[in-house]
Amino acid sequence: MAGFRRGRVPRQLRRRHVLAVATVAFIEGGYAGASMDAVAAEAGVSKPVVYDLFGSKEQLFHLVMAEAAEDLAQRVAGSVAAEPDPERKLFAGALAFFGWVAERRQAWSSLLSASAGPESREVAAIRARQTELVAALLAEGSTEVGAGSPDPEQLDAVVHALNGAFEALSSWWQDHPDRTAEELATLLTALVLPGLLSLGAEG
Amino acid sequence: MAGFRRGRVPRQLRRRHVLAVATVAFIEGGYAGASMDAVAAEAGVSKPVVYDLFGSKEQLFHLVMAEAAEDLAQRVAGSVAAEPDPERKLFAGALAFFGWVAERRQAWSSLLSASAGPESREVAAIRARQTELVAALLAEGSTEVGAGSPDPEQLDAVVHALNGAFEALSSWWQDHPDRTAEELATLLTALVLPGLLSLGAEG
DNA sequence: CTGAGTAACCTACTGACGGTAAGGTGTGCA
DNA sequence: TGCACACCTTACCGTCAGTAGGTTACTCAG
Repeated sequence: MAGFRRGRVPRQLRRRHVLAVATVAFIEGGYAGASMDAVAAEAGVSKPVVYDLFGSKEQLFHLVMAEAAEDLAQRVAGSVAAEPDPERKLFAGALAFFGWVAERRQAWSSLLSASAGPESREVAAIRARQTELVAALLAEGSTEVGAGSPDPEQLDAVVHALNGAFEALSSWWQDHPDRTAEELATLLTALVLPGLLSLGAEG
Repeated sequence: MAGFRRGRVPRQLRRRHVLAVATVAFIEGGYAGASMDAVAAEAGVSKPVVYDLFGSKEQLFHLVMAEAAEDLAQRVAGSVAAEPDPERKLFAGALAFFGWVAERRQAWSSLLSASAGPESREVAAIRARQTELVAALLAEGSTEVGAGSPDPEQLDAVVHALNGAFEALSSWWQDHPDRTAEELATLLTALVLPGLLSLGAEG
């Protein structure tokens, strides 16, 4: 993997390598716990190289987060699309979400629970990606249930609340690893599905 | 207020003063944004005094968070206790929560959304305080609805999910200040009440 | 082959941070 | 008076994000 850790290397190659190293560092230590010195050293490169490639710690973190967000969003979207009715969509989406988290427990806690300081903007971005997806699904589900398109701002609020519930439950999962993704998905579905249906039925 | 900013002062007085200064600093800049040098300077004291009084930045932050957590918990508990049936309790609790947040918008975003690095333990503590309260209310509500005491671990999970929804909605509120606390409380109640009732009915 | 231009890279620094060592100073009490 | 302790200070350490300025190796025209 690291045959090119020393000496001259094309920019794009170096970039990919450093990004991979940084991803591991952020996963292991979170934003604050990862140091640019350590990333540079681990990548076999001096610090200004990292700054030339990525600009700042924040931007580097943003790239890592964006990759993760895209991965998660695609996975959830795929699972949801495979189901016919809204109820099954919700459960399938929840299951896909918790499945993704299960494969990345450490990554999840280190990355997603990082909301302080300058990196909060980046976490907000991954959240926004997820929000966008859920909003589209909810709007679709709402029209299927029979109501017209709902108040978009209220929809936005509901989506944020849902995201918060998902994230919090994932966080809780860290301390209760005996539970399965199915259990969590079932629980969350039971908690919010009735409310979502009644909200959708009104407007 | 600050007549004793210089010179010899009894320990407890100095402690209260520095704590007040630190609270403002953390509210304005969050955990990472507040520096111990700045707190010491603002309090008219040298840095080792702050460390002698509070031990570390983390512990100082913990004190500030604990005060806020206690305040919030008491406010919510009071509002909930004043209502008779579970449905009204939930709405009253939600309203009290958002009312508290409304009075401290800046504090909320700076303090509660700080979950990265070493201070995450302290945020978890304030969250735990709130969790404990909600769990007690839910358990009580569940027995009132007719079911026996529910699975405690499942209850814990539900409470965490609820807390996450509350926090996320508060965060969303920062960007949509035109909404009222009543609207948010109504929305969140509508979203989770049906699910809570059906979950409680099963056990 | 040679020299210019440039992409890749380094050493060595700055300023700010959390935290600490070691010592000075006012006050109460024998 | 002098001892003891609580209070407070200056001056430092190691680590961090980020940068200034210079050096090396590849490329390509002549």
